[in-house]
Amino acid sequence: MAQIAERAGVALSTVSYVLSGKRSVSQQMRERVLAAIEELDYRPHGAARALASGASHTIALFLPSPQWHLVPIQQTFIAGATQATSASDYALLLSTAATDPEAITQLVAQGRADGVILMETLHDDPRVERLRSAGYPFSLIGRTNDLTGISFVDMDFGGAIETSLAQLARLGHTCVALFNFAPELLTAGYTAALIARDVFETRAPELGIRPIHVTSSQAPRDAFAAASRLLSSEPECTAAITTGWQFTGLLGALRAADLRVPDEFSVVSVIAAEFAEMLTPALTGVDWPAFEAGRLAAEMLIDKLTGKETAPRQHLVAAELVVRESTGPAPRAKRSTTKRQRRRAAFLGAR
Amino acid sequence: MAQIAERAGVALSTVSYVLSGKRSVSQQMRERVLAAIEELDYRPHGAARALASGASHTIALFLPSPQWHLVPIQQTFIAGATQATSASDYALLLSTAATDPEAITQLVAQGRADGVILMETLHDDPRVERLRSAGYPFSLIGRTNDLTGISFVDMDFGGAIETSLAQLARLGHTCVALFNFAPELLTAGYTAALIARDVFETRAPELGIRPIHVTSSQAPRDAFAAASRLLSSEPECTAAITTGWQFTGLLGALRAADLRVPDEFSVVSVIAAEFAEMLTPALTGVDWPAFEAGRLAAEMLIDKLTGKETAPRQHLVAAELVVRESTGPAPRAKRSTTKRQRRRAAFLGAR
DNA sequence: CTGTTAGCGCATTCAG
DNA sequence: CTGAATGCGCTAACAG
Repeated sequence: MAQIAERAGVALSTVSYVLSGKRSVSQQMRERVLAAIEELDYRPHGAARALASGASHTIALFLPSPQWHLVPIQQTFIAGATQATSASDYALLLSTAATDPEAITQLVAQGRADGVILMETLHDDPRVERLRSAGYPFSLIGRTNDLTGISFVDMDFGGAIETSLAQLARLGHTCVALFNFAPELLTAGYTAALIARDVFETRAPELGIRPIHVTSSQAPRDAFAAASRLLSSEPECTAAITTGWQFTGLLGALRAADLRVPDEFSVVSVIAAEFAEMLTPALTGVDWPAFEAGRLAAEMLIDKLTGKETAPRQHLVAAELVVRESTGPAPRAKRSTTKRQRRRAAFLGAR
Repeated sequence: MAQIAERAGVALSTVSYVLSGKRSVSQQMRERVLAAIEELDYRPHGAARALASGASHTIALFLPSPQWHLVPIQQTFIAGATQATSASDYALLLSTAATDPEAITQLVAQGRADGVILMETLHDDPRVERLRSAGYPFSLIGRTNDLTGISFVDMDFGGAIETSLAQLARLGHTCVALFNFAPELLTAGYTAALIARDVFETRAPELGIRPIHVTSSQAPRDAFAAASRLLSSEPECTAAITTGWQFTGLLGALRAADLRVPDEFSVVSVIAAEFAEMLTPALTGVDWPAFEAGRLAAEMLIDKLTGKETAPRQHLVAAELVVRESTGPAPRAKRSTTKRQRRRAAFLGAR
């Protein structure tokens, strides 16, 4: 920077002000400075800038669980967040260790990041408490108990369940299962899982549907086992909603039980649009605009950091039910228990 | 830091050396310093450290194409890289703008990152040239023309194609199509695509197989169109290998043409294990350990940065052919052209 | 093994 | 509107 100043024949500070624009500089000087910058191929040093200004121009995103790579939808958040940060000339720092509030605040305390994006939020989330009490800026992909003063973006999970239930009711189903997230997540108080359960259990009866609440991880193995149990113990159940990738295991179990989709059993799933596209056969389900959500969460945080935020922004992303050809909910077909199916059920039950 | 030096009754530098371990410190002093750090809840400032030491302790990963979020396999790299960086107490910076060599070197020039991981490498990659000539440390997920002195991790794409071909030959197929990456990628010189084509076209004849090289993006729409064209113009073709997610469109086209998998048509696909698991029905294919690859690429780069590297490490990840139940290659069934199928073919050809 | 000191590259205050 | 001076918090010589 000193070299530039010398070459342009101005003071060091003038170069700084040309770069930051925090003070008006005469046209002549500015041009001379910019020319010198060009000629010497000068690049301001990030760390020095961060040290002097006290801001790292970086936001951090914490990946959820250790096995998070099994949950593709969340990866799409990252894509969205990356786009937003790059567009705003911010940097995006990725980190693991999501559950430890200490590790999270430390990043900001160390000056490595100016703010944080959290995902997989809990109803009572210690990380949120910690960030709030430390006064560190953050935004959420998800919701918590107390949302006062918090900027978040979340999918309208309740609405998605309602829409799905309504669709299934319209088709004549009278007993529907919800494949909710893993039991550990419910126990931990994962907000999305709680909302799904509540809406499911209160809304279903109003639609004349008997609700069966099932919890299962998104791993095909788990969902397969849970689905097998359900199919043998609840022959009345003719449809299911899954909160995520549990449908893979479910579809496997349905095949094993000789139940055809959608003729004999309807499946609706909540999933990111990008992945829904990839599936064969196409799946009827609720599209979760994960990329958008990631983008929004990052933008909200950056707005807060740059002081562009007036009030907390709270985005509830509406989910859209997309009925696709192959596995869409079908006109209700009472599950006929053929000999073959009964044998199958007995086999499953005996294991 | 001055405060804890004072509180511990030692010099400022001693605190620094306790923290960095770059000089041996007596047990007594160390304990006093650590105690003071604990009591005052002190955290070293990242930017200051970076400025003084000249190293940001950060590595950057560039996301590929703008629509990269459509290619889930690459997202798994990120998960792996994140784990490795977090484990080594490094930070992972995510950024877009992968094709611009200028933007990439700039990050290092600005001191925001100490090194770079590139993916989607080209046969002649300007980014690699730039990084090499600038002397910036980097590692690749993928390969380039000239690999001297370069650390990379890549899947053995050639081996994967060979294995797949051998399997199909064993089943009796005599005409196989390769759904390679999009034509633009081949034109650009995307290494993986070039290797796939070369191995496919040289190896197939040796196995008594007529090779048909098809290029298609991984988008279901594109692959569907390409597959439809293939099915109507090449009735002898009874199997296909896809380099990625083209199988979704392909399976759709097969269904539309009334060809059952695997009885009438065999499909083998190269895909990350995590996603293969998610599919219903399960797909026979080559598992690409993307998480491992991302982890390795990050580790190699960090080793290089910390001087732990003696010679460039070059990892060719072996691909494993996993034959899964539902869509595995089937005993060869000559494609019988029933009336229905011919009608279908005519319909497709006429569009 | 420990203490002293001079910067790292920039932002910013203050005097002109 | 401009320029000189100070310090952000830490590392790494150098000197004991």
